[in-house]
Amino acid sequence: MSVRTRFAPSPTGYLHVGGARTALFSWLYARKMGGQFILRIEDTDRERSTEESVNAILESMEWLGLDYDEGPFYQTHQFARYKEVIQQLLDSGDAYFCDCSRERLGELREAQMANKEKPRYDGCCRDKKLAAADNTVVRFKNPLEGDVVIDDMVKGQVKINNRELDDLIIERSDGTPTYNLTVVVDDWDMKITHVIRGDDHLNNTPRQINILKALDAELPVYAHVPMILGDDGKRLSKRHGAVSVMQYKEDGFLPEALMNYLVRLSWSHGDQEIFSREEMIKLFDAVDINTSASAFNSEKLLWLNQHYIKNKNPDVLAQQMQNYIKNAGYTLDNGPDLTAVLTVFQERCNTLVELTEDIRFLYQDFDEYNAKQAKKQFKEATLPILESLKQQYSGLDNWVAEAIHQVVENTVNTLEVGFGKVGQPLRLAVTGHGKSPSIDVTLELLGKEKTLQRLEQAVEYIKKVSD
RNA sequence: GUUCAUGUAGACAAAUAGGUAAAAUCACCGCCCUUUCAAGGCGGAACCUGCGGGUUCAAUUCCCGUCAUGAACGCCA
Repeated sequence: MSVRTRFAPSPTGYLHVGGARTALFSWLYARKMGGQFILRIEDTDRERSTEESVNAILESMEWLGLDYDEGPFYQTHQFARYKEVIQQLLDSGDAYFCDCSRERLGELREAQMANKEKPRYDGCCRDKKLAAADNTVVRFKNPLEGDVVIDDMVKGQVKINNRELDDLIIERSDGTPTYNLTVVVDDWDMKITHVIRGDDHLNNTPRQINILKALDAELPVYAHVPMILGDDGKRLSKRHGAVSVMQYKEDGFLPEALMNYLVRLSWSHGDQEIFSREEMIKLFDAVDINTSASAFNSEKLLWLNQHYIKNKNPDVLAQQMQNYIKNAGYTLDNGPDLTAVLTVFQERCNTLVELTEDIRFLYQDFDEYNAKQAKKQFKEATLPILESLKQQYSGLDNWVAEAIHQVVENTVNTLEVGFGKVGQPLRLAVTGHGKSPSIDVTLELLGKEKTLQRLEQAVEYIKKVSD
């Protein structure tokens, strides 16, 4: 039988990196096994579910390239089916109506807690054979004895005694089904063979297995993957900065870098750190997922992002840069060819946003210099150097790197100064900061006209500051 | 509180079926390269495997206890 996995987020917010990693593992397993990956939106919490969140999840998955073969399915469209299954359980005697008030339940819980017991429903209505009424809920009749055994692909064998479980509610008094019932029904109906999800669900699994057994349904294989924590070891939350997948896109990360980073959390393949999409699929196996939670480390993500930007085809990169440049508020008009620029700039940045700022000076004039750099490089003594450069460059017709370099070389020799004394002020004069590829190719890209103009601007600036 | 899960350097993580001075990678430090910023090369520091017992000739790997963290115990998912 073909493998079928699913990702089942509830649309109560954006897709965060933890959810994305769970989706990734689930997707990888399906792809590796040549099976199907299904997307199911668990939107039965009507209070908190929003369409906006659904869209955010869909958009995030598309950006990451986590394509699904079926879905998205919505649980809110399946209410009739849940009703049907609940009725089936009622008919078979595996479920019953309960009219215990919330007050009674509350008191029961408090008494149990005070008694240092695990709070559980006491089965008050279990054998009352109550009929449906306005205020009744339906409870699942959990077995009283015996162990539930989970053969988890990542956690190994986990055994839980039925005495730890109680008769959970599967239908609320308003007639809607609860989570543990809906997952079971959907996974069953969708013929999910491998339930790959966060290990925060491990405790729910025995209940779900019991329902599945009552339904005489075949059990799926479970794989409970560890959580991702924030870099402080605490649970991931908004205060950890960019935890939303789309935020990483905005911040200039490449989807392949994020995917590569996420796949290495709780999973490894020997020494290998870099995995293409194809390699992940080929090498991934759920049994190689380790059992412990991991912390999200932004610095390593940055390193991977740099790696992927550095090795990206400049033409493709140029395409991707369009939006970032637009957002940065400048245009490519009257500037050098972007692909040519990226070819020499792409290896010296961590993110696309950073890259966008690095190349800005080629397309947009500026009137301020990096203060620290200006203080260091723009001294009175540099005036003659810049003026000499300006003069030589204005007479240079063959505007190519080699010739440009020759001018710097001449200046170094005739003025008898070090290379740094010429190159650095020159770089600052044309870029406004001090970060660029070698100065000759930088100037070639900038063009003669702008170079002269910026040299003039720098000379004026130094004169003004020196006064 | 009860139950379940987890605990190897700052982070990620490896260590054939227990095997004998605990890999790799990111970060950090130093050196080389260098026209800035990077990249790259070389080297270094850092864990005695949460802690305490036990089994064994030998334990990160098995067992018990303990501590810490997380999860479940909801008419949330």
